[in-house]
Amino acid sequence: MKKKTPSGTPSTDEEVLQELALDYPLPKILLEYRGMAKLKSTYTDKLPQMVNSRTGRVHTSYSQGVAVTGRLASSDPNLQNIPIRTPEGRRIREAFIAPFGSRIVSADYSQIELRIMAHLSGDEGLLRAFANHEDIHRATAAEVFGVARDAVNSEQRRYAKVINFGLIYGMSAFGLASQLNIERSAAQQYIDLYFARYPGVKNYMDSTRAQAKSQGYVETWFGRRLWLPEINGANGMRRQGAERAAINAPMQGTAADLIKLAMVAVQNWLEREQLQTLLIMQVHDELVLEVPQEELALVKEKLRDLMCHVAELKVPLEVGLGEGGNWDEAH
DNA sequence: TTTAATGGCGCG
DNA sequence: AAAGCGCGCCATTAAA
Repeated sequence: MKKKTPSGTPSTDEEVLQELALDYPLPKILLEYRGMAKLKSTYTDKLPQMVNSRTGRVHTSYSQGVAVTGRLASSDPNLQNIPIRTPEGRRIREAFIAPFGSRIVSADYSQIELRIMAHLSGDEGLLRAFANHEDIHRATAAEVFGVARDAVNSEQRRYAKVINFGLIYGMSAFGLASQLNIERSAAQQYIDLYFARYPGVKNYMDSTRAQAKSQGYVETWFGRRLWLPEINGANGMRRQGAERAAINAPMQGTAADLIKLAMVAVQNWLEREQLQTLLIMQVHDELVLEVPQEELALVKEKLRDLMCHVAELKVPLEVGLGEGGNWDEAH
């Protein structure tokens, strides 16, 4: 048995099935079935039923007070989990189209949580990398593996990417080891090396944990708090969960604060200028707009400007802009 | 028929 | 003993 679920039964999740697929033919078939069944039940069967008969569109609902980090949550239908990672899934995203005469514009913040980690920690190396508009995973790989940036190979960059994301989530050496399929001691060495190269991040992580334990909450850059009642609790598993949440919440939460400020700025500008462009969706670090052809150039330019300068952090904010006849093309 | 728990998986 | 944050929704199962 590879792994158990929280209730103690054998897990059959994707990770387990991928492993079993090395030895048996069935798991691969089951994975393919699961993938297709997911797309059919959640998206292709469901979304057409949710088209509003008056407007001919699907309309999501956004909740302000659900996610503890301050993110919005989308439901009925959830438009924040429309597939994008596989070719089959992307075909569902292609169904989100602009009306005749308009285009879909997508604007997403680049590496927003890592930039916030740089800002909150004040780490000089990380700040410098973003100031110089570097590929952050490549820069991290160069530091951790001790090579020049243009000597970083694809595996080293992949490792660095997993480390960077892991840091944001409060991942342990155990988690990093299983993610990279390496020894735990090797994973610990990478983490030690990372913190040696980015001491400001190390210091930030330590003080965030300490603050959570002494005050019982952590804050975003704008001062919004997440209370962590279990941070000093007796239940070890829950306490460790609270510690990871304490690490993650300031970064995820500050990102949520920033994009909400951006949404207000964008909508205010559209109204002030009496434009026909519509802000139609938010997906955590991305805004999606429906833009008439004649407003395209103006909106794309101003959108980037508003999003980049919604707050002045110690790092530049960068925005990726895409445009297309449908949501998939806009990426 | 509804509600709740569970396992699983789509997204950032 | 677990081990990576935040969501919503699906099918299944059991119970109300």
